[in-house]
Amino acid sequence: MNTSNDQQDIKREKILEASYQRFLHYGYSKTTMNEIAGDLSMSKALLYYYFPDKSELYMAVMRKLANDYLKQLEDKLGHFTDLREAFLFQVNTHHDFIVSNYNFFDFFRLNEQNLPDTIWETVSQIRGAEIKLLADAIQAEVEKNNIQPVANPIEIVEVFLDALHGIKVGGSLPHKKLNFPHKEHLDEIHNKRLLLIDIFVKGLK
Amino acid sequence: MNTSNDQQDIKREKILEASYQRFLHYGYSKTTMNEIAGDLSMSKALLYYYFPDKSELYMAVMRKLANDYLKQLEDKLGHFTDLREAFLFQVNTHHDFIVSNYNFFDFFRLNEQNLPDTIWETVSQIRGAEIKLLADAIQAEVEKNNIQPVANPIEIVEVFLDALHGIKVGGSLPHKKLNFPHKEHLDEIHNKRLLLIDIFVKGLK
DNA sequence: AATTTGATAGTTTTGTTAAAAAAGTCAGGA
DNA sequence: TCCTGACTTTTTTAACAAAACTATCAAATT
Repeated sequence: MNTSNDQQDIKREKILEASYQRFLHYGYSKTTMNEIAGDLSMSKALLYYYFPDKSELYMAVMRKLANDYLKQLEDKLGHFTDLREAFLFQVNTHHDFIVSNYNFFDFFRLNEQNLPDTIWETVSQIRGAEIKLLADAIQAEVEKNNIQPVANPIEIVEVFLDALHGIKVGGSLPHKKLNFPHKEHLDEIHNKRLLLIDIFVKGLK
Repeated sequence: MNTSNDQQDIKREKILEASYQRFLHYGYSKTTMNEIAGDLSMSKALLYYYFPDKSELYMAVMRKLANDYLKQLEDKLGHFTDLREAFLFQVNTHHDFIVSNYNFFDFFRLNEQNLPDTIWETVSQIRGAEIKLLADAIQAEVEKNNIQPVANPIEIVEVFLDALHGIKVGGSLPHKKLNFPHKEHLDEIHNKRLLLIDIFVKGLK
């Protein structure tokens, strides 16, 4: 209907795409608004016409990525044949999500406290979707009498997700830098998580 | 035999005790050698007569604490009636260890990279003892045919310990500061870990 | 000879300031 | 309504001096 809005949305998308590339390669703090504007051959002021500030721009990109991830989870919700399949799907999808956007999240390594508080809404949203997916799967198995009844599926899933995040590399020689994992370690961590799934799912039977 | 050495050891112990109190209350970086010397009514130079530098002094205190903890684990090694008891003992003992020395470890929160590398030897030693305790318990249960055989008990224990460390607070509202837990959260975390034990041990049956 | 200290040297942390870089604003043009 | 150049404000960086602290050592004490 509103051509003007369509045009706006297209340009907004272009900005998001260019910003994503910059953030993915250089991270938040090493990306300047001038560079993004330069990539698009537009003035920096125009960026501020479409987005209130740098943080909100970053957040908008982040929300787009999150929505893709959320969609993957929602599409599968309730379509699992057993518990193990559900847990495997969650862990694999999450792994792919992190691997393909690894550098985009590099601000997590530093103490970048200057990011907007609204980022935690998105993080919560993602965690909520993950919890829902797995808690539903547990509930379904309980109703099918495949596993014994549990008092609080959500509590169990929260412990499981926390446990997943605890999996690190370097068993015998703990690393000094205990910040989030290096890219080359992601596969090793992924494999350990698969082992955790084996035991955990069996423990719910 | 050597009275001189006995006297040295006594004084060394006194220094360790005074240092422990300071480190426990104020942490590594907020404790000065002058203050420790003042507490003992001795000159700062004398501290350097007994310990080569501040890092080594801190490490000596740390080793003393670690030895107490290791002793608790070793005393119980191989004296468990079932797997659950072993895992519970490990988690409870660890919890008590952290709670009673909480402020001593506060340098972990900051990026205190200026601590001696030898600290990681002690950390490794502790982790090694934890792994041994639990892996032995698993092995014993396997031999008693209480649980099914496992290919690699150590690998399983490592995943378990990592999972334990991943347990955090604030399921719905993730905290900005994702550093190590606040003192008031330790009990909540402890309870979640007990839940993890329930499921994990059952998964090994 | 072993133990202890005051004085002092060397290093790290902290605070200050100026310059540079980047974020963010705005009056006005198309 | 969309867009820009010029401008203001805020943040980062670098340089440097002052303060605090670590570490050393010759000399004194036991």
